[in-house]
Amino acid sequence: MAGIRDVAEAAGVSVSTVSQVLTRKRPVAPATRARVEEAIARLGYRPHPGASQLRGGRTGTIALIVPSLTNPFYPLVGAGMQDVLLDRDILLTITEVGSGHRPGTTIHQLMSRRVDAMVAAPFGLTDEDLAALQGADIPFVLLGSPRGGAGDVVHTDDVAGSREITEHLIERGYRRIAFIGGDEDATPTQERLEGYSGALHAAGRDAEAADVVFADFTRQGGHRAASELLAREVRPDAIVAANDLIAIGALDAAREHGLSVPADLAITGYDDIEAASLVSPALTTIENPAREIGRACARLLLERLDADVTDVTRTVVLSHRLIIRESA
Amino acid sequence: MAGIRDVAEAAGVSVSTVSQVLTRKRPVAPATRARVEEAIARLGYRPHPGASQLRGGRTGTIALIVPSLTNPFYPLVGAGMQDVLLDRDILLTITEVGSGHRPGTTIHQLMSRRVDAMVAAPFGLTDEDLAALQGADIPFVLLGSPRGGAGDVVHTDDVAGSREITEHLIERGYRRIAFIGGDEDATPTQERLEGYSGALHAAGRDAEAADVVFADFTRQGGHRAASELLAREVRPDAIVAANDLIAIGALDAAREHGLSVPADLAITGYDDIEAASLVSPALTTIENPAREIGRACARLLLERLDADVTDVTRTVVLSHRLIIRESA
DNA sequence: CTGAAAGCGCTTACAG
DNA sequence: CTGAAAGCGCTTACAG
Repeated sequence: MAGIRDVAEAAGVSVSTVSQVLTRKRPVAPATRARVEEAIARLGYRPHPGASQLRGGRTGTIALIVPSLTNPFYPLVGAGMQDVLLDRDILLTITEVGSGHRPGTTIHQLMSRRVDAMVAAPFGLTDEDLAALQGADIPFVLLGSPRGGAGDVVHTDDVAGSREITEHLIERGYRRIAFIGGDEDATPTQERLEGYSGALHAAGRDAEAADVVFADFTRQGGHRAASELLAREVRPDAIVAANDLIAIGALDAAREHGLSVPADLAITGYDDIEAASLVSPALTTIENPAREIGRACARLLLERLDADVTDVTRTVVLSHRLIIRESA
Repeated sequence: MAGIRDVAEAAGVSVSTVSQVLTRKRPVAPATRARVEEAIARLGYRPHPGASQLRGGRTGTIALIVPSLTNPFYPLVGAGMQDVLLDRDILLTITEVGSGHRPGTTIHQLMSRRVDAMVAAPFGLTDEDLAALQGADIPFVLLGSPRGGAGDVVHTDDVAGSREITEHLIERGYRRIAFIGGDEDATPTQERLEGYSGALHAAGRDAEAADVVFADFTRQGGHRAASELLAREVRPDAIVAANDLIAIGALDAAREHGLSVPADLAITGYDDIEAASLVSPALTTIENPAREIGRACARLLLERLDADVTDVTRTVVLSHRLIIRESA
């Protein structure tokens, strides 16, 4: 494997000059540059990432930290990031940090030395984790609502989205509208709950505490929570689920209870993952543009890495959209 | 940020000794080890991955290279790997290498220096890419059929799976059974095609060339290919799709043509991704145990990293299973 | 515009 | 069982 020294020798220049050609951190005479580039190509030279990193250079890697690989929303965000990273010879790394996996801090300390920049979904991370991430002093995008502090943010307006879908239910005449959240302390749960409560409140009815239950953001969680709701003496005629996976689980439960959707029970989702249009009845949901979110994150990061932006913190809010299908 | 020198000082030992405690490559007196470990904990020391890597150590990272992040099969494989990697403080990195993205060789040269081991789906990679991967001289698992050479392999018997599902169609009395492949040169396409042809042949009828078409492994690809098939003068009464995504696209096409599934047209998938049970009618398909595949890959890799295995090449074949639902 | 030299934080012979 | 020293392959002052 050719090293920088081999290249320098082949091009008849010093090691420093080769490095300058690579990092573009100071001017190099065009003729010299050409000779070096030729040598690099001829020898198939590739910088050793560990060495550059050690000496203070970059790793050429950007990380995406997600709470789940099984929720297709997150891989799609990754695909969006790839869309913009591909031209730049930057590697995207996706890591799952499930709640209760390994101590968050550990992984973030690791990450902070292996990557040039990262985007993380805050959900599942503790405040300390977040502080560590932000303290890592590398470009950083938060995927989701701003939560205490620094860093760029890309998100959609979950409160508004949830309000809209709840209003849709109210307009359709549903009387007793329940809410199934994901993990209770997760920001998406909180915000979507807020939108739901807000819509009810604006319609002159208040959310009954009993009508709000929490699960986790999975199909199984939704199934469990919906089953509980449907087993009650007086049961809801509509369910606002905090994401599509939960809604699909609720659909499972409705089927088991012999309920027809949306006649006996309306169910709405959130995110519009591909499965939302595949289930029967197809889900009425809020489109959460995962791929676009990924693209926006990557662009923000690149701008920081290119030092086009320095101090200002940017918040990008992408639009959501109510998608009315069959389930409500 | 504390370095190894700080730890050595705090524990009153030499830098080498701290390193030995960390790498466990030579014995350390229990008392010394305890002092060092205490110092590490107290200072919150974490080895700098770049430095270890440079000096010949490991990066503590394992890579999973997949052709697509939007096909949920691959993220699930990643989740399976996480299942076994979590206890070991090893980072999993998932990278998408779409066909026609960047030159495969580039990414593999990169990967080969950033990770301790990797598993790659061969599909989308050229022979040179594979050779580079295998030449990288790090533990390596191929996700899918053995293809020219070295390295451990984890796969399912796609030929058999495809044969079984085609036989199922034959038994149900379908007369003209077409096949929609993914990318034509991809191994899964070839093997599933082989199973399909084999089943027809065994039943005394041979696959007509016209009944075999190729798309890519996406819903859109399946939709396009199925539309073509269904627009013909004499059209198939059954379609064997090379994966679930293609089958779902075929379902879309059938709906557009006003065809009832499975009465007018049977459709089968492959993989049993979650969406397979969500579509209507639910897909008859072959279960391809993605999560288990991921687990097996990770175990194989760890055994090599732990030097429990050295020379022998292992091939793990996981069982598949015909799942009969509504679509065929 | 270019080069010689120091040093990033580790691991690993080498010596005891 | 432990330590002193060399060196992995780069980048970056420093000097010209």
